[in-house]
Amino acid sequence: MEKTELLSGTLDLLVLQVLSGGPLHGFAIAEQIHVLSRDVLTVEEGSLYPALYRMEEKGWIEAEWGQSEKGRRAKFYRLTKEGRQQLANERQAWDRVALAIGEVLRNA
Amino acid sequence: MEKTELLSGTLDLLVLQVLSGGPLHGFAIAEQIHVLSRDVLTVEEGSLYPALYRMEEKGWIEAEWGQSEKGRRAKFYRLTKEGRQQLANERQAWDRVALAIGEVLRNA
DNA sequence: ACCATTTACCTAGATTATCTAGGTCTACTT
DNA sequence: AAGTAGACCTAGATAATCTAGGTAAATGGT
Repeated sequence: MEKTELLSGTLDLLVLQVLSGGPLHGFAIAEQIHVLSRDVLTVEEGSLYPALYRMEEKGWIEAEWGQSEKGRRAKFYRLTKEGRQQLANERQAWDRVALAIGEVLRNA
Repeated sequence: MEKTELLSGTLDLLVLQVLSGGPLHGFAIAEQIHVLSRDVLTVEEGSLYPALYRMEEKGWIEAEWGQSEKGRRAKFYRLTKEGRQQLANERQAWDRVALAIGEVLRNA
C-alpha cells in the first residue's frame, strides 16, 4: 500500500511505448522504463513477466530468444501491428484520463 | 477489462480533492467528479462507498448524517486535518508519476 | 580453480482496488 | 396507487500488481 511507484493500469502502455523504439528483452524493458522516467517508475519483475505473457497472448507483442548485450540468453520482444494500434489507443486513453484528472485537481 | 473509465489508484485523490471544497454526501461526490472531469471519469457506487469507509478508517474524512438538497437522508463527508495532508501528498505523488509517464511517452 | 555477483527469466500465492449486480428505503411525481 | 429518482449499502467476482521465492549461465575477483 505504500511505495507503489507504478500507477496501476499504465504498465501495458509503458511497455508498448518503449518497444516502439525497437525490440528489447524483458530485463531491458524494465530498465528503460526506469531510466526514461528518471528513476520514478519501477517495474517489478513479478509484474513485468506476467504482463508480457498477457500482451503476447493478445497479439500485441512477439517474442524471440536471442542473446543480450552482456552475452546471456534473453527473450526479445517486438511490437506487432496490433501492438502498434494498441499503443495508439492507450496513449489516447492516457491523455484523456490524465487531462480529466488534471481538470478535477484544478477546479475543485 | 474494457471501459475502465477510472484510473486505478486515483480514486482517493479525486475524492479528497472534491471534498477540499467543502462537505459533500457520497452521491454528490461521484457527481462532482463526473462533472468536473467533463464526463470522462465515472465512479461506480460499488467503488465509492467502500472507498469512503477505507478513508474514514484512516482518519482522512469524517461522516455525519444530514439531509440532501433534495430532501433525502444523506451522509456528508468532510476532510479532516490528516485528510488535508493526505491530499497534499497524493497531489504531489500524482504530479510526479504523471510527469514521469509523460517523459517515457515523449522519449521512447 | 573457486565462489560471489550480476544478468535474465520464471512462478505461486497474497494483496488490494475496482466493478457487477444485486438490494433497501424514502420522497416526489403522475 | 404506482413508478421513478435519490441515496446508501454489500457480497462476490475480476484482475493487476507485488512479495518472495526460485533457476541458470556468464563474469570477475582472489
